[in-house]
Amino acid sequence: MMDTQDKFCVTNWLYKVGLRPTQQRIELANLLVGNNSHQHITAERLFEKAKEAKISVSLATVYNTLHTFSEAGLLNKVIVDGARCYFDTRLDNHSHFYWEDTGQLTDTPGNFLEIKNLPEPPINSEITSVDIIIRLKEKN
Amino acid sequence: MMDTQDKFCVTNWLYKVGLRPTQQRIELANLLVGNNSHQHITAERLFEKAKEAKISVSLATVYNTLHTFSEAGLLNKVIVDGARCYFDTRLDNHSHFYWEDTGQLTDTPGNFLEIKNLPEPPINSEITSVDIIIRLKEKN
DNA sequence: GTATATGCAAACCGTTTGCATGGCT
DNA sequence: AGCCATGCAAACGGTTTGCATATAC
Repeated sequence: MMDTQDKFCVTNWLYKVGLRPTQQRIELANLLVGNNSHQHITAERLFEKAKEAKISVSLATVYNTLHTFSEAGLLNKVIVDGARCYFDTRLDNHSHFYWEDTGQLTDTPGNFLEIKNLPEPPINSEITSVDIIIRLKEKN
Repeated sequence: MMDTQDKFCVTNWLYKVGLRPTQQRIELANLLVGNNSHQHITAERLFEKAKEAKISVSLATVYNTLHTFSEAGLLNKVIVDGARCYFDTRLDNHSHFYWEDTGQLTDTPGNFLEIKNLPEPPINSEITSVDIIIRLKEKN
């Protein structure tokens, strides 16, 4: 029953942006936003979680789905590391801590960081995003 | 003669951080900082430039050298794109424009961008850098 | 002489792609 | 019925690695 509610919820979440609510999308969406908490996840990690949850989905579809979702504006892509690529379920503008030792990405606490004197975009260009990454390392 | 001066200069630049001034390092260093102007360059691009300049160096050494230089504090590594990795010859804290259409990385004009209310680093961690990337796309 | 840098080619790894199959409307 | 999503496996591309050779001190 809770399950049905969840599925209904993400189905709408998909419909709103014109995406077909296929089985894989619904189940991945539930893993991503089903519990109403925010997360920063990589494709590989989501694939693992899907396997743990006995969801039948291929790695290619996980990649496809994450990109489709982020192009549709349901997720934000965050690039902090040359290797991996993170997807953020929080959509508002906010900055991140990147833990270089563990590879974890978290939101910065509070939301009061602000930028003064943001430069104007050069002519014939527009700003798509302003990404702020605060890189952390363990203090010894 | 100008050439000798340049080589002497980068030799010192290397010595100061305890790096052996080998032929490849000297020549790559000249390509990087020899002309006193700042640049944002990828390993592949530097390798191309080296070939153009008839410098005998392997791609592996270009990668090695760029990492060695950045670990020694002679260059800054900038991550903006999941694929490539950029190295910045400017060492002070500054923000970047990233042109998504062309893959170019440039400094933002002026230097008056400032951050208010930077969050405190969590306990047992310290900030290694605060990276600000302003992503741009062409306006149609 | 010894430690370190270099070159080469092969391995690596996250990601993407092509194409045949399956599912949604 | 038709379009779109999925799965598989192979390709991709920037980067890294292992090891033999060459170079700096």
